[in-house]
Amino acid sequence: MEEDIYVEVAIPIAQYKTFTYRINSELYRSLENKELIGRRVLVPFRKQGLTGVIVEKTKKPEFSVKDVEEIPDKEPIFSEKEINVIKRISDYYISPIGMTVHFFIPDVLVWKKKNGKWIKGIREEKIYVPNVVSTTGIGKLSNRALELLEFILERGEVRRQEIVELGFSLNSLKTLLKKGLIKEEKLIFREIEVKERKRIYLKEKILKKGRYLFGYKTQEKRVSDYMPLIYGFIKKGKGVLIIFPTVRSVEICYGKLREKFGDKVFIYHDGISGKEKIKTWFSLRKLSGVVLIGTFSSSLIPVKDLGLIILEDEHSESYKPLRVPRFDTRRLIYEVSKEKGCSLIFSSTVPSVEAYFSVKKGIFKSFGKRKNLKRDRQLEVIPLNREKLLSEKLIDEIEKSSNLLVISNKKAYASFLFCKRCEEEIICPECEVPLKVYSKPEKFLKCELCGIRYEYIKACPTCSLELIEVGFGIERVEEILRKRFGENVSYFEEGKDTKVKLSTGIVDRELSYPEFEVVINIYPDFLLNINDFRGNEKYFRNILLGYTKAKKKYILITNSIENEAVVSLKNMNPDFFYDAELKKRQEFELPPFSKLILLTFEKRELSLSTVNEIFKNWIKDSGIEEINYRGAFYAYYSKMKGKNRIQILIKNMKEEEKNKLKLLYEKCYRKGIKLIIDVDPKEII
DNA sequence: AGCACGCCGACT
DNA sequence: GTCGGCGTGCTC
Repeated sequence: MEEDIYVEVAIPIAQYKTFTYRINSELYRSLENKELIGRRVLVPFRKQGLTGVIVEKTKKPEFSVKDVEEIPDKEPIFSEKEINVIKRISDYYISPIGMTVHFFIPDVLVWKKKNGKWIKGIREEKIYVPNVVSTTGIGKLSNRALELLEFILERGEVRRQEIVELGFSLNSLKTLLKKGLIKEEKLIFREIEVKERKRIYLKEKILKKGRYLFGYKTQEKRVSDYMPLIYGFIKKGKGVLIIFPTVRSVEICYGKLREKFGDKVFIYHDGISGKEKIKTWFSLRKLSGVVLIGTFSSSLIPVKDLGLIILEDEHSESYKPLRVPRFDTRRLIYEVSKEKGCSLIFSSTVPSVEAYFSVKKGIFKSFGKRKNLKRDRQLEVIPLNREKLLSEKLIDEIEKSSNLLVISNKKAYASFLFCKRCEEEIICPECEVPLKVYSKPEKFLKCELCGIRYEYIKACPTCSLELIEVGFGIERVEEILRKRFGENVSYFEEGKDTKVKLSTGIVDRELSYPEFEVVINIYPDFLLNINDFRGNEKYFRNILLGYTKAKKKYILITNSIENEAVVSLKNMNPDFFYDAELKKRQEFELPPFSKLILLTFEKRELSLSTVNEIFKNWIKDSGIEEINYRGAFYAYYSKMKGKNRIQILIKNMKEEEKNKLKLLYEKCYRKGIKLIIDVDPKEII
């Protein structure tokens, strides 16, 4: 008699473990393809059923287990190689394995059993749209549900995630759906136009196997440099994967590559339809010599004979998700290239300090010749006049140009409202941070942390003195420009052909922006003022990218003329900035000279002493002899949605001791404290 | 995480 | 009485 098979299955729940299931001999016999690792399985879980992925074979356990209910696919969705990478990433980032696996599965393949029926694609992004025109005559409704309905009516369409983020309960959402007041719809991006395939003669270029950093050229130029390279790989029957941080960039690059390589080019991101995702996913396992362009959710698609991975905009902050699994795409891609033995190119017009350091240390090679910036356009660095954001001279400058981009890094109208008598800002009662002033369509206040809106007020609620608006954002800049140029001002994204275009920045959006005759960058100094060790780097990237988009003249309005970033730009020498920044990072033991783990503890009424006690007990209980940490301290945002936020920063924890943090997580969980473990944090907030 | 379960207060 | 909000326990 054939024996039953036991497997470890990763299930999408926030637990640091897999679950054991049995595959009965009959089900196993019925499989045409007998590979088990990487298989999608439908398993009973509690009273319901979930989609899991087999990550290991195992022996019959002591405890009783349930049977795998179904194996729905003809073949595994991941090869062993992807599973190995997932395991390493899950370990490194102390991110529950099930959540990590499920992050990379197309949402249509995540099924769930409810009331005895399997529902397909439950994780597919849903949007909610109103089914009524107003809140009148809709019958009785709880306050919270009514508020939610009003919100959905106001916005027209709202993503599920936004609803949760704004602190509405999913119960209110359910109520509205049940009463037919709103409708659920699937979010599907528009189809992209693909131009006719041009006949283009390319000379193929062969890349020597290795890891490269491709920096300092604009993204547009890099993409055209990839063409002969891709051709070389395709001709050899090897696959190429290109990753971008945003869907927009993916779409633009897809269009460009389709023109050259036709149906050899595939696209994958969260916005394409479920059918398309599955088709792409499974066909890439079989096709040789194809190109896949996608967002980071395509990092683990099993592409046949992958020869090269390109990570575009390597510096991008969106490569680290803000929710579990909290991995970093750069590390993930590095692991994939190691596992699959393929070449790797990290690319950015202004590479991250870490990437620059990797080249210095010889871990990465420089791709192409390293050049200084070209001094082929005018550069003006002028100080900010706070009274008058745009001087007469500047207005004249704008008047002269017919094609001009104005960058103002900060959104909204003003930073906050301030009472001179009380010396107090108007703050969010839940989060205790100043409320931002917005001006469209009318003035209102909004908390940037919890997203709640408040009515605009003119007078101080305590002393009735008239409040003043402090700071400025892009809406203020727009107001000033409109006074002078009226209809000749628009936001770049609107796609209107006006004389003056406005933008909050072009980082991660390089491909969408053409070159402008003149670019004015108004006071990106805000980036320096936030509590973030990468502030300098962000500032440098911001000011340099502005320069690359200016054909004739670049005007930078800044008060940080002594900052290395500005000096570096003036000298047309990026290395000057990187070397100065690395020196600082070394001095303060910051990445890449140290490894950080940021722990954030969240709970209502949580105190520093409680966190200190829990942490110290954990050190004792888990037998850690040496640990270098700072804290506990209140987070930069010490309160969010009514919960206190306390942090501890661990430096250089031994790799083999990191898994002890799971114990701390469970300990906190039992005390009702939410612990966020962020390995290699991008910023400390 | 996500769900069932159970308690509690508000409102018919 | 019963509906919705919210805390907690548990998952092969």
